[in-house]
Amino acid sequence: MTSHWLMKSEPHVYPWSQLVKDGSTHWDGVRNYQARNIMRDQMKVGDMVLFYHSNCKPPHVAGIAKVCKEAYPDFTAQDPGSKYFDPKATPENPRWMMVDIEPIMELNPVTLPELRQNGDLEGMPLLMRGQRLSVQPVSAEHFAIVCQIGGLDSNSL
DNA sequence: GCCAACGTTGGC
DNA sequence: GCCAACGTTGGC
Repeated sequence: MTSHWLMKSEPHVYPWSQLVKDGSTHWDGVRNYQARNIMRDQMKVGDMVLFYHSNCKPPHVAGIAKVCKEAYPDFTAQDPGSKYFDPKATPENPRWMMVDIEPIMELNPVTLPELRQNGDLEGMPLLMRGQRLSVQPVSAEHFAIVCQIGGLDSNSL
């Protein structure tokens, strides 16, 4: 059984269009234990991902991606030249993990106000007060609704 | 640019 | 192990 997730990216850092260009990407730079644990323990190849653009106007879901590689050490944590460098990360204890994702389908942007306005999305973690996790779970039902708003029948995926 | 919410750090 | 100080996220 595949699971569904939402991953946040700031479009000026790594936009959906770049993921399409790259064909796939390693999701480096997550430095939050809860988000790391989700990637490390729960995300499986084939899981579906809502690719969310945060910190822009308006914030929105930009497309559908898929997990194409399961968790492995985030090497940027061990690279002193990286802005994600963490001196506590070592080869023996890499501390931070990442997964790879690949783009599946672009959506008509589904904005945050649209999401908030849809009563069937009540309880979606993204919409909860104070929610900041950059990797978070999405129910199959909510995933399907977001796809539908974005003009995609998720059954066709 | 403001600030609420939340996570992390480090002194004790 | 408590908690104050600080840093970050991210919507507005």
